[in-house]
Amino acid sequence: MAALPSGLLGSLDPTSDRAVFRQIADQLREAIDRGRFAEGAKLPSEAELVDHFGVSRMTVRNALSMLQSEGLVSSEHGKGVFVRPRPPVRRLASDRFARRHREQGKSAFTVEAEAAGSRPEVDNLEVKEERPSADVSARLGAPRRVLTRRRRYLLDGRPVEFATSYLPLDLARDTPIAQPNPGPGGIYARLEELGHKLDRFEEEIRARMPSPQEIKTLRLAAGVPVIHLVRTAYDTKGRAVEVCDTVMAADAYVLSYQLPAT
Amino acid sequence: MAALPSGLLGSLDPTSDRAVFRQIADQLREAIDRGRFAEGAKLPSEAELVDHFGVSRMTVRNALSMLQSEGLVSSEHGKGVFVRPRPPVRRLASDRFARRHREQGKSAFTVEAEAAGSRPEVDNLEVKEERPSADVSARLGAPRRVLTRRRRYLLDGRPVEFATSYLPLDLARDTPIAQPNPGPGGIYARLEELGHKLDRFEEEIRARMPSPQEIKTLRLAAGVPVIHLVRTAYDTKGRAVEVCDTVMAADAYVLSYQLPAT
DNA sequence: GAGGCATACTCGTATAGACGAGTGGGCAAG
DNA sequence: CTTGCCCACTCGTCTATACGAGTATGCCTC
Repeated sequence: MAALPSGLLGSLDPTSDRAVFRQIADQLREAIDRGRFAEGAKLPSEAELVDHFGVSRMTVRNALSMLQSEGLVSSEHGKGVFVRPRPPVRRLASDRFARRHREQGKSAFTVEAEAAGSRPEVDNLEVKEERPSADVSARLGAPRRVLTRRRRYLLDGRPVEFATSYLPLDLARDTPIAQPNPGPGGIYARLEELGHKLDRFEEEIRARMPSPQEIKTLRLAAGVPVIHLVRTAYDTKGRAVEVCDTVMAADAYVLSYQLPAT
Repeated sequence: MAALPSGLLGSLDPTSDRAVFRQIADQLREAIDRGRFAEGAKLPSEAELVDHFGVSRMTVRNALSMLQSEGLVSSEHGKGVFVRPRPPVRRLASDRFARRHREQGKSAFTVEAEAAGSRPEVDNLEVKEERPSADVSARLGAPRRVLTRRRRYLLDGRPVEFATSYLPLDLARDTPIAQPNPGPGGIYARLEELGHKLDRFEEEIRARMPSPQEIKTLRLAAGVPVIHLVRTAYDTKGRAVEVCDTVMAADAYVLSYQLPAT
């Protein structure tokens, strides 16, 4: 067991009333913040920290699990504990649904990802007819049944977003919208062709910790929240024609909105 | 030690390869989701769970800490572990800075909170002149110095938001903006009086886990992320006249935006 | 040289025990 | 009746130990 490089970490203050595991977490956090451990770098192993601080392993693990739930580090079984690298972020601009972005054959996600130099993928595509949940039903004006389109988006093999669109069935049945691939410009282009000229979108944004299911689907590390975005699309008659429910890995996104000062 | 009410929780599957503490967490999570433990209700004590499942206390604590970092429960020293109640949410609409909301004497926060039946407070007000951080400097067009206005917002005694405004010093010095209370309509009204007619806002939204400092300032429970919002205000000449950096308790907010379909 | 195995290192899971500290209720003394 | 103390119950912190399971490396065999 190699000793820790001296100077990297200090020692404990036994007179402090701050719990030992908190002191250890503090020191590691500060070392990371100061760049003494770079992004992706491996922290000292649990055994090394046990030796260095002269505490039991559970105390060290307690400190590490604290940093983990802060999203600062992540552990890999058999390898070690690593400073969590900040993944490239995807910037969502508020004009991303503007008609001018809807011309080309590819989906908005694909075009934008390729422009940013990433390899986009869409997966788990699923189109079904269902009874709407209470929330979706209220937003869509209480249709009896809805068409749901689920899909997962990945960048360079990493899942970043999981989305479900809901459309009133009377509007979408037997149209290209009910096809797995709705064609160039996506379902918004198809909606307009069907006479539902889009007028405005409303987006609601929440942030929270992911459910176990979401952790699996988005392969989230500990300490990564999700952004939950619900978008409702209205046509010019004021009818809600689509609700899109999206759960995004929060470490992969920045949302950007332009607001007029009116 | 009273036995657990039977039927509330099941037993473990020793043949499963799912870790025991995960099975315990699963059962508790499901019981909470099904409403067997209501919001604010007390879970069985650690000792009761130890007896019920026949495991050691650390295993039970491991399960509970999992639920805690999911934001499902929170523990109170000396009292027990409780299902975390969902606090009332504050809805931020995208027209909240519209001029028509700027007429009255009170701040937007105060008016809106009272309308929602909450008791608003603003605290830790601090006005200073500083050198801008690299990020703020870039957004404001590299001013040498900035006026910073910090404040914390509370609803019914609970901190929900911590905000810092940055304004170019040449623009704000010796104006009402540099006063603790800038007067009716807030600093946006004052900016317009000074000839900086506001044209548009840009908002950038991220979500992440809070730093230890933010946990203290916002008195956040474990498993509650923060929403980090950075707003830049531009006047009609295209100049950035204010950057407002806001950190919000994610469990207290829903952001809502209206987007034209253009 | 290629493949496979042993081994040492990593973190993951679990046990058993000890003491500290915050909370609340009951009981006893005034 | 009120005050104050004690005690039981709660979670918080920490130690010591054990074994399992994933990973990487180097050596040995073929």
